[in-house]
Amino acid sequence: MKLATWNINSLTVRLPQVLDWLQANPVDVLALQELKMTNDKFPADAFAQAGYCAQWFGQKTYNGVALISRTPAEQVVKNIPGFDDDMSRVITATVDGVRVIGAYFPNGQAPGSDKFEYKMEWLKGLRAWVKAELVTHPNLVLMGDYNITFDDSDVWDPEGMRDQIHCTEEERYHLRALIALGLHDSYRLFEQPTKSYSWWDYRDFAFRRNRGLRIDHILVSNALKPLVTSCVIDKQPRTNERPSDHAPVVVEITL
DNA sequence: ATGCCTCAGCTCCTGAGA
Repeated sequence: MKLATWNINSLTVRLPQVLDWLQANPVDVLALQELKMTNDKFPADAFAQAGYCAQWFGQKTYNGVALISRTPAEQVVKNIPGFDDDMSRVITATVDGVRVIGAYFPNGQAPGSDKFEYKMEWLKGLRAWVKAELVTHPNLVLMGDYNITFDDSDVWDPEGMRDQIHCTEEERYHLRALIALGLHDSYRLFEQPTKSYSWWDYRDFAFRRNRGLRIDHILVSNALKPLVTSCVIDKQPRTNERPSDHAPVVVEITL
């Protein structure tokens, strides 16, 4: 089973690239973030023609998440039960016996800002949700755009970005708290190239200079950890014309 | 440079992203 996550920064703009990528990379589940479209605009027919089912949770202008899957997704839950939120950031479903949570974590803007406080509250809500889901679903994958780096190895300029957004101790505390629930960063289960990132700023030729951050993650539960056989970041779509600023991350699990 | 790109929208500027 292959699962992937990709922040596509507008599905309206990127749909052809997503379909091309799925054809070249026929994963079983693809979690998308930043659809930036209302529910009525979601191109379900295009995915169906490509042989994929879809569950989506859109929003006007911002956010929006979807789960694209070969087999139908079941027990679908949108956003975090018990956490009141007017943004569409989380979609959860069971696919082929695996509980899959696709999430678009808040950006946070800057430490001390209202948006940073919202990010902290959202992270607490997400942790409670994941903790509850793990009780009934030992086979669980939490993937998406986390907007948080684990440590300096995920940052192109650790000194310059110290305590900046995506790199603060408060954000990393919450990321470690997710890990402490019994989850594992599938990317670091394997030897990886140094300076591996999943996002590069559109400005200043950041991709060409490899000035990036690793902020898109696939966390797997204790039960799945021994079954993970690979995890890679696919930089190819970032070389497309009009690319997303994020690259897909792909994990393979032998169920 | 409180900017540089990119995208959406009450679109010819602004807010947000990260």
